[in-house]
Amino acid sequence: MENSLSLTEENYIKAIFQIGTTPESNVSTNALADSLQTKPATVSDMIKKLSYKKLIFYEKYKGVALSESGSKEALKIIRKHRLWEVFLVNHLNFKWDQVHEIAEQLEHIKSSELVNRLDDFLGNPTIDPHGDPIPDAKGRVQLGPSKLLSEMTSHEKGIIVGVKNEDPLLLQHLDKINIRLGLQIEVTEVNDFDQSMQVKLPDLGIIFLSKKITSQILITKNS
Amino acid sequence: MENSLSLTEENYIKAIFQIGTTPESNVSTNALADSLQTKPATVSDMIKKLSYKKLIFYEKYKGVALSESGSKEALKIIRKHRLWEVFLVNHLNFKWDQVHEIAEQLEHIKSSELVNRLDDFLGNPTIDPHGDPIPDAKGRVQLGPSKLLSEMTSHEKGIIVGVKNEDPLLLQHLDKINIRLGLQIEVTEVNDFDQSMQVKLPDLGIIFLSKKITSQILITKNS
DNA sequence: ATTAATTTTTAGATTAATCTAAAAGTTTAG
DNA sequence: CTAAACTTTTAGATTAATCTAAAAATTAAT
Repeated sequence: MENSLSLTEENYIKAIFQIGTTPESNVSTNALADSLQTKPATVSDMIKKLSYKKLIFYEKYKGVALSESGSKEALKIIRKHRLWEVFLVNHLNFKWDQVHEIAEQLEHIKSSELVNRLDDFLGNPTIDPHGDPIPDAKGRVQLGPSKLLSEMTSHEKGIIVGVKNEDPLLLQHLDKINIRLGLQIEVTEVNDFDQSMQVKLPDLGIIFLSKKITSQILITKNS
Repeated sequence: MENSLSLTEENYIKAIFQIGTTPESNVSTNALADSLQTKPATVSDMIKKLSYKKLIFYEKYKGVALSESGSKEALKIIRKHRLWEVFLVNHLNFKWDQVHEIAEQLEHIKSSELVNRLDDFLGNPTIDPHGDPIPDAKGRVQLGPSKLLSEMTSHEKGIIVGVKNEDPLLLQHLDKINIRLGLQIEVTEVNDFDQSMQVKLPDLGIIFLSKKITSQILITKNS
């Protein structure tokens, strides 16, 4: 029962999970190669290996999807990644734009005892510093319904609940313009030409946001 | 300046540091193979690589010793190992016999920012849960003078300040007989034949300890 | 529906870390 | 001081993860 995945295997499983499969389309070799900064030939080889280990479903030229056990592994890794991010921000005073890279390493530490104790130590948080939901010990995720700010129309209101992307440059920019999770936001104007927006934030008044930014910000769906 | 060591290289550097060199004798290929649970031929190869990178001094058939930069690397790894052990014991409620293996993984996480913030979070501890000194950010270690319990003679007193070895079985045994760091100890009798001892501990009265155990326990040298 | 473009796979090498077996060097014991 | 014992190194393979180049399959375009 030498069950444990290599670091590389874990990264493939996570990437497949994050690119995401839909009933219609599996994850393609090229998409994986892009995401993992490697070459399609390399991906092709690794796919065979993961398929042999029954972590993914695979048919030649048809792309891949995670199996039950593959999903379980992915959720375990994501759980660790997000819990460590909470630790780094809440207890070591890192900023939300500084934690992704470190969590990329910490997510591979193997010890379920450690993860579960860390979870308790942190107070069993349900979201990470970017608003992403943290799977529980059994791999269950509870994600509140959300939509992109870019999908909202004039006069709609909501609360900022997450950021789609952990790019430090995006996060630093949001810091600079004082956008953070939990803020109430109201769309005051949408420009048809470039989909840029004007939005109202408490205290900060009205600010201008490009489509590039509004398409990264998640807002509560209800209300 | 691709400076960063591989996991394997780090493990070699740490093992060389821990086996320890004296002016008279370097660390031998076989000793390293033993310590790293690998074969002498493998060690021989890796030695060439580390030597090429100027992390160790090496002459064929003469064993190795760490260079200045090698020692620095070793101390960085040991600092991380011991700080994480403090975290695991003090904040996640692990026992001292459960943390070594997890710290063996955590010690390889690369981010000096992380280590230094962890150090501050922990209150800049100077010893780990086994009494081993924690190097500071500059690699300086302050170790109080100590000796082995097995080197003491009848009627000598001292305070238990450390355990030489992190073997869980040893540590669990010490737990069972209520021996822990900080206790005052007095040697009441030494048996010449097998070097076993009787010692007096506060509250616990007099207990019997085999040489195998007394040779793993560190006692203050002064007083 | 062919052809062109794109995607994916295969074939064949490469690198790091490892191994076994054998050769070479060093130490130790009579 | 030689010969046996031990240690260390070399030689040659192996495995995992990667690459480039080329072949095969699929998809898209005229």
